[in-house]
Amino acid sequence: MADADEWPTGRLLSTAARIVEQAWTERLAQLGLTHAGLIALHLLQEGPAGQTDLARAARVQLQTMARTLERLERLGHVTRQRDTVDARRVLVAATEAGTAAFAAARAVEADVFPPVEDPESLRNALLQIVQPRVATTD
Amino acid sequence: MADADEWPTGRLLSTAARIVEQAWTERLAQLGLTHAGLIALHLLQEGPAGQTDLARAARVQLQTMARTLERLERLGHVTRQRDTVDARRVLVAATEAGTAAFAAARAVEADVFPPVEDPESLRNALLQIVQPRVATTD
DNA sequence: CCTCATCGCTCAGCCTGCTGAGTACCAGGT
DNA sequence: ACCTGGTACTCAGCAGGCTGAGCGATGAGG
Repeated sequence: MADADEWPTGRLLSTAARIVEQAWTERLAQLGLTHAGLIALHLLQEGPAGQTDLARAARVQLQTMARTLERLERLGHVTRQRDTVDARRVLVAATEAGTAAFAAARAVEADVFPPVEDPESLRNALLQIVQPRVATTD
Repeated sequence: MADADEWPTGRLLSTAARIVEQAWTERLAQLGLTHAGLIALHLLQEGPAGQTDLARAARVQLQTMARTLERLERLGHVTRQRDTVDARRVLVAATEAGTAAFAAARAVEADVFPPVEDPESLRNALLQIVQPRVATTD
């Protein structure tokens, strides 16, 4: 039972995710980034956005995204300012430093993910888990 | 880019893991258990063990496992007591309540994992990510 | 028998998820 | 003009990952 191949698939999935995330974390730390911050920065490459939009796109709660953005702001990777036309919104934009950090991270993206036999079918299976949520969340 | 099928595989993996974990969390909360606690309880079905052993079997850090066990103890699912022959070790054992809770959780295990086309090939891919770690960690 | 490296564990602290509760703002209906 | 509902966000708090530092117990070597 202590052997991984006896584990239920859900546990296997979480563990695999942690392992991959961990590998990323080590690389990103050197760039002053985190796993979560990278996603936000990625989304911001298409232009400024509100926190709620970013949270929805990243599939996390608004509160989680807000905290991540707060960190990114503290580190100078993004700016956050109240929207002038709708004072409820906070407009988030990547700074030059943020964009540069993202580009650097992007460059090492490929060699972090461990090799698997059939990457396409793995992606496919994962999409079957993730996709349904998109429909019900919208 | 906001669409999941554009995402890098690593991000897909983390997101899928979170979704599945979340589904579990909802069910487990009703049994007074958590995702992490369930794993510990599972491992303890084979008898009492030290915290380091449990951590290694669950592929988490000792500190993480210790905190999880502390919670389980607080809730009455396990007991923790100093080993009499090696006073460094803490022997952890499942209580009756813990074993009962585990059995209840086990029963709903199957219907939580979302359906995918080819579960076996997904397991296989995940094992390719998880397994290498076992060899290098031992 | 004593010393010292190693082992098992605790404490402190950070980041990412989540929930629940509360605040400020916008917009629509009366 | 005024509620009223919904939207965007903040604050507080919990659980689970991780790292780094420190401490007592063990056990092997001199």
